[in-house]
Amino acid sequence: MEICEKCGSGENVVKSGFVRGKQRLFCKTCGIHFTFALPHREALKKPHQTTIIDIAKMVGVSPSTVSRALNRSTEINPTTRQEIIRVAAEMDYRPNLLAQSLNRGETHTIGVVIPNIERPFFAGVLAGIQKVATEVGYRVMICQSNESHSTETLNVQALVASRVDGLLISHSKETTSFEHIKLQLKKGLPIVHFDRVCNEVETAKVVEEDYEGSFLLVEHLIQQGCRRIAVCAGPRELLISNARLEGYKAALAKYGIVLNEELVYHTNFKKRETLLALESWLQLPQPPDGIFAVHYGNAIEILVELKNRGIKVPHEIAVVGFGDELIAELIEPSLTVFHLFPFQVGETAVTLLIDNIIHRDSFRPVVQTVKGELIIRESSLRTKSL
Amino acid sequence: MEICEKCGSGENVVKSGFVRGKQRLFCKTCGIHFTFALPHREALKKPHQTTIIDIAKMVGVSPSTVSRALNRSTEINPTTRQEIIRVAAEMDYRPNLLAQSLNRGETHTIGVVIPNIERPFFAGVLAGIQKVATEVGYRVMICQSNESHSTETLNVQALVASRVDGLLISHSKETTSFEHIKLQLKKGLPIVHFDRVCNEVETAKVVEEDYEGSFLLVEHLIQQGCRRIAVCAGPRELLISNARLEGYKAALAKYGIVLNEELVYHTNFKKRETLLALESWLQLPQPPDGIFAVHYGNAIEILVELKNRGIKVPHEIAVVGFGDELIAELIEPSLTVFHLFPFQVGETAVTLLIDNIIHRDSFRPVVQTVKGELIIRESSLRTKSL
DNA sequence: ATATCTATCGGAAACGTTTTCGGAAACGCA
DNA sequence: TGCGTTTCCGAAAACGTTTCCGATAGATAT
Repeated sequence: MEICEKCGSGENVVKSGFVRGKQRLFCKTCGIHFTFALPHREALKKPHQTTIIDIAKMVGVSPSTVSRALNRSTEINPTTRQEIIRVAAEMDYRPNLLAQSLNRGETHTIGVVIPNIERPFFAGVLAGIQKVATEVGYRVMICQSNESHSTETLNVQALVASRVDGLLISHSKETTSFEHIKLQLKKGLPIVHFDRVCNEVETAKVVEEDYEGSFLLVEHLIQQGCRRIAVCAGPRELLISNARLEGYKAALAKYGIVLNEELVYHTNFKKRETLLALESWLQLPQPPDGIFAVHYGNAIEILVELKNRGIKVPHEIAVVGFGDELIAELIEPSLTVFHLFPFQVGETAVTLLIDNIIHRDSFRPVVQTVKGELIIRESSLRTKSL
Repeated sequence: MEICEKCGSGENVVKSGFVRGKQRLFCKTCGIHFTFALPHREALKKPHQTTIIDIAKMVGVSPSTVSRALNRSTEINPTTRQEIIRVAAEMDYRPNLLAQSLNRGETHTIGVVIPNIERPFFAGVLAGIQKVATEVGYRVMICQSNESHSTETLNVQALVASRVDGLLISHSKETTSFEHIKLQLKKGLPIVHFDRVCNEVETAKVVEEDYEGSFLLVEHLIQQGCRRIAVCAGPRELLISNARLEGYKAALAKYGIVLNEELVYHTNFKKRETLLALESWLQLPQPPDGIFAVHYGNAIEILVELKNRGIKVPHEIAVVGFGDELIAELIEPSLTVFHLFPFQVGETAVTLLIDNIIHRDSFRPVVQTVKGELIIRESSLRTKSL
């Protein structure tokens, strides 16, 4: 009853089991098996996107010629190119970036790993990255580590799996081992660090004036008459925190003030710890007359708590912080800060990275510093005139 | 001197021009041209990534079997699978997502278009999107329109070119024509709107309680004794602004307060315009005793300006706003707001989208509302007890 | 013993592009 | 006229994966 595809007759056709739910037949004449295939994949296909082959057929040339016409290759007759470009536009051709990337081995995509997109600093960095990336035709893929080392590692793996051409990363607070970075670096992936950098690996880095900014802030406090300056430092593991702590120490040293360990408190930037630090300082027989927070958020928390306790800022205790935001300007008293420029950090980081991607071998790992700016406001101004 | 590849002898070999910088030869015996090709593409190839073919060779099976073993297909012997998985792990195999996507016709990537990543609301939405997207194995590609319609269109095109599986979009202020959306929708791309949605197209949408929130805020002002309530509205084109304006009108109507057009001012959310609005109100013979800003940022600006002018908040003029942030809590007087939950907006939007992607045909365009919360603070509290 | 079935696998096409390399014709110069 | 040259184009391989379809061997049913 069933007819063999080859011999045309169905005399010697017998059943031969099921395969994938379909009846299988065997023609003893031809000695072959066969099933009746349905074009099912065809059916649920998406609407057809015009490809280079469609254009080739339409114009009457080969796909290679179309490709040559679309990328500005020299090996093509200007007349042919004109025609191909015309037809391509007419058919609304959009190159399939996946196929392109697969063939060329590059995706024109860069990966970004940041601790948290909701922190205004990183949002600013991202904006800077996006701006120059799109300008030069790169796409951006963003991941958040949420301050977790394991998530960070997974992020890196995911981005590598997506075959990004390069990586921009600011490490999580937790991260103290950098094997995931070293591994990719060894495989030849261009990587650029920013903000929370890592000195263990040879990558280009974009940093802020952590040392200089701290120095200026603390020097300013001293000039305002503070002598017992407490510091709300960050995690010991974070390079950036240490740099800021060093700036603090250097400023004290310059003015001959001895470092009092009781006034140095390492936190993980969480509010609870900040308040603990403050509490411990206020319990001292001689409380501080100035507080330097290496993170503006903690400075704000301190400001609010001091206000709640009725302690006068800046006359009893002056407060300064690192980093800036609208809130620092609007809070009362307004906060003296060392202002950072996150947008610029992003811009320089991605510029470095793309440079690294393009000049893969000749590229040298440089360290670039984005300058900041000391902004003096009420929280530290004890003298009316500056 | 040169030897033909085919006949082996070089007797009848003559030069035959240059091609791509290399000497071309012609063997008259064999009648063929040839050049001496250098393996140059080989040379600058990146370090080899293990592929499915490497594993196949190692195990001694075909690539299709390896593929079957790695994806949990049923048509494979458990023993073979074990072995293949073992070898794959040993060789540190990572599937090439580009090849996978090209073949399967899906990228497991969703595109997001937002006006500005630096606005805390959108950063929050992004965080929500990222969370659930990564949970279900989707990647996220983010673009900013910077409140420009043309950039938004380019963003959509770029994401489509990257073959995202779906699109999440909140429109720019400028956007009043939605052809770019309709086009992609017609091509079958799943799209979900959030926050700044668009009613012209049949997509799933995630909105906030714009109407309800406004109503509650204005009702609260009325209950606090305000009778001349001004509203700092958004652009007329923005649906979300209109919804908030409607809530305002409804609250007035409920309490029998006639709408005074002088007290309605449409801005584009920029500070300059906000101050212009405020100026115009204060010039009135009867200035307002309450101000409702549909965007918390403008409420802050108004608060600051009133303070500068020595006008007492809330007793001379009460101020309330839409949307929330840390700054609303910390500013003095602290700001009464209708609190939004951006993270939840992101979560629901991406959940809807992925549902849309998976159940492409059966999916119905629903509208989901993320509830907000009225938070009463000093800027509107005229009576001590609530 | 024969006919059918099941489990498992290989070959090859397909996804859409780029690039290599050779062929053919036209061209330039002696 | 004849040799070398240039220009332009096509065929085919390559990128790495999935999936279709057929092919076996052994198991089971008749």
